[in-house]
Amino acid sequence: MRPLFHPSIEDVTVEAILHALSDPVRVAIFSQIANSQCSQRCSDFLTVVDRDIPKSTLSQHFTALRHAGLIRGERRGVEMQNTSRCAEIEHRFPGLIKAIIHAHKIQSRAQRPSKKPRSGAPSRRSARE
Amino acid sequence: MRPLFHPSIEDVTVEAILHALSDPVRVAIFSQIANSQCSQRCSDFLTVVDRDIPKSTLSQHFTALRHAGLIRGERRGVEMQNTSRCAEIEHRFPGLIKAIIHAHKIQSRAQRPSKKPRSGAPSRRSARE
DNA sequence: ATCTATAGTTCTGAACTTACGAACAATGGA
DNA sequence: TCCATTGTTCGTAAGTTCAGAACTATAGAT
Repeated sequence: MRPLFHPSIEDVTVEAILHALSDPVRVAIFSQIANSQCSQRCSDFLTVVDRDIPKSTLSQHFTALRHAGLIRGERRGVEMQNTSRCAEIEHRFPGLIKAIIHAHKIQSRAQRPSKKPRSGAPSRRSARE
Repeated sequence: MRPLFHPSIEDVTVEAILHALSDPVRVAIFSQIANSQCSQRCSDFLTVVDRDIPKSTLSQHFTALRHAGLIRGERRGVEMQNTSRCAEIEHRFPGLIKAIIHAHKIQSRAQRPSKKPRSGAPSRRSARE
């Protein structure tokens, strides 16, 4: 099995971080990993933001988060231990993660009762000019 | 000509903001608009981050920034006056824009002499696992 | 040792997004 | 009226994402 790729902290870019966190499923996953003290398995997120995520898709999301430098993954037997790289990122880009997670909390608090229309990169083509 | 669409501030989402700013051309445009006191024309950005952007592409970038709620555009005769919506966004998501722009400065300072490999949403498929 | 269940990954095609050239529309000035 | 300038739209090629099916790796049971 291929070893897991993790960028070294100097290779982590703001663009990659923002891109990774511009998806509602991925921010949800990341926030929970960042919040919890202990590491989390991938399959803990088969249901997230009120919908079921197919596991192949989940796997891609975790790869995206890893490649963006947001989380660290370690295989432990049959499962995966995911931990956040918040501390490193905070050192390189002070305040960034905190601001994003905070903004997210504000937003989900506000929209609690409504249903979300679709994804993070909203279909621009559908609602024109 | 179609009137310009601007989301009202409550409809602005973190996801859309992050997505819009996960592109190096768009952050560059947005930072400059946010920094300058006076409004900026689209065509002031035909060259940005050391490359020439075709104007059809530029137009799409401005549309993306507008739809994300990051800028406001107003047609003035043949040209467009673009201003940032920082104040409104700061009110809704305190600290978010500041942290992102700051992180960006840190990054471009560090990578000044090297050339950037590619775009914000990095070709994941090319550098695997 | 083999079988089985579980956790994640890879492959593949369809759907969606993005970039950019070419043609277009709107405005202001000669 | 004609022309230059600024920005938009359209069409197509390239790239990205999603999700089902098939697969791999490990742990535990028999």
